[in-house]
Amino acid sequence: MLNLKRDRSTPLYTQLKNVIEEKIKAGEWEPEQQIPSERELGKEYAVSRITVRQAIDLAVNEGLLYRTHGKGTFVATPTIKQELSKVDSFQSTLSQQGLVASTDIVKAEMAVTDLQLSTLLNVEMMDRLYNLQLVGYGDELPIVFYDSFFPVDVGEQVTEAARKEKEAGRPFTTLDLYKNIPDIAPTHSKQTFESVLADERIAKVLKLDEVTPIFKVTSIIYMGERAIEYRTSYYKGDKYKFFITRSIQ
Amino acid sequence: MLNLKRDRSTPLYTQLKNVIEEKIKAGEWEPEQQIPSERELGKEYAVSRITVRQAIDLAVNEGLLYRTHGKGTFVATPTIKQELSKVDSFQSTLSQQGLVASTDIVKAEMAVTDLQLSTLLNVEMMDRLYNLQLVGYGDELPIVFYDSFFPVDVGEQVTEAARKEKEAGRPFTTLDLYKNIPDIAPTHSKQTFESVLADERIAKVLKLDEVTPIFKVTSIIYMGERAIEYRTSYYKGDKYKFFITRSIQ
DNA sequence: AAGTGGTCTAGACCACCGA
DNA sequence: CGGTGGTCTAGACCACTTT
Repeated sequence: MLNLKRDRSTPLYTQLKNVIEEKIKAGEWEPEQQIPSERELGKEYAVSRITVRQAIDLAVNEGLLYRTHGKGTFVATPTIKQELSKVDSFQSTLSQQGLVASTDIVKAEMAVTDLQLSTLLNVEMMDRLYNLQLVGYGDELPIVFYDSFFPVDVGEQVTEAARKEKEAGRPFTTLDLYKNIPDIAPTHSKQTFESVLADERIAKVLKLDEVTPIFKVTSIIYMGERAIEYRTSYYKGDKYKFFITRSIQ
Repeated sequence: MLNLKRDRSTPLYTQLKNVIEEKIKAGEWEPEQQIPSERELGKEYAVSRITVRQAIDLAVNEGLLYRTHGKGTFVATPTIKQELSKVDSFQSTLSQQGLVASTDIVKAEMAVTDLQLSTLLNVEMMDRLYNLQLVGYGDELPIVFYDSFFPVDVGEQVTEAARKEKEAGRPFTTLDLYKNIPDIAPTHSKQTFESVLADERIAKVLKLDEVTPIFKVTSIIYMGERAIEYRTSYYKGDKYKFFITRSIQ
């Protein structure tokens, strides 16, 4: 009964968690039903009890199961917790490649500097800026539009990296691109979040027919004291959630 | 250097997590600073590496630390919490914009427990929940609607505190109220942010005539391991922005 | 090469639950 | 009492990062 393979790319406990998830989704294990004990599962799938516990930890964290000391582990009735854990993680949006299945380059060109931007990015008005526009797709549907401005030296490198990633068929955001540019290492960002309605331009890019709420995120990305990117991102509100954990003082 | 006691009531890893938390709060370990490796901590506190990992798992889950494979474990930047907690302090946000803030209690009553909520807040289905609904105003105009659910013991104390604040004419959110309840000290929260359109209920509460984008924030507020509040907040999108600073790894 | 976190094992004792 | 999850140990090897 050992369906699990020792494969370095996906850990055993993740594989086991997926098995558990499948059983629940297939209805083989029904809500409130007790599942086999940790020791039994370990024997069945030929893994140690600690590995089973890690798998169950994951499933509990996702709201699929719950444990009761001395009684056993049970299938949870679908909960809010589950809903929350499926939400895109803030981190993954910013740094991992996450759920965006593909990325398109809409525009990559020099742009005229306006006063606000030139002040912000600390370039001369005579200098030009680089404008990079990307669209992120999930399941073939556009879900996010990025509109970024850079100082020219940064913009050219980022665009070159973008073309390479695009050619390789990998999805990316500008943050991912920075990883491929040795000289440029963003340190922090400042962001504002707003809820707005799509205007005509955004509706066109994101292929929206009707009135749709949009998540507008304005980011300034810094390398130390220097602002290296000004970005406005528009996320389809019904497709995207942000998730954070924070401590309270 | 072994401050930890083998005490059956509080596990070693919880004790160690508390030690870590203290060091961070005392400033002994500063933001972005690397903390000792798992093996070092194990040696220092005379516990196994797995126990250290469990402690760090807890701290990571609460947003105190983050790990990077091959590099180490680091103290998370508290800027996220600071900027965002300003957001939650209703009065300061509004007064910065020159608006006069006030809060109204819409509803404060026992509610029937639904399965999702009871699982989340870890109460029995037979128990009841407490539902508190608040509206925040800026210059007499409603800008935000809070819909919170608590276990009864928490809910009653929060509601009492709310009535006192209301009587004193001070604006408040539930986070402000916790400060006035000695027994209840939230440690962290998990939140999702989405952009939605106002439904009929929200439109009525926030007095909206037309299609309006709404900022919907879902929060679960924890005291340690225990969830003490489930809150959905609806902010008028054209009146509210959220701001954060975050570091990039 | 050395150090880090990530995964995994085999075994142990405990506290809680139900028969 | 036996079975369950909860905690804990002392190792081991891996993948990743930095020196």
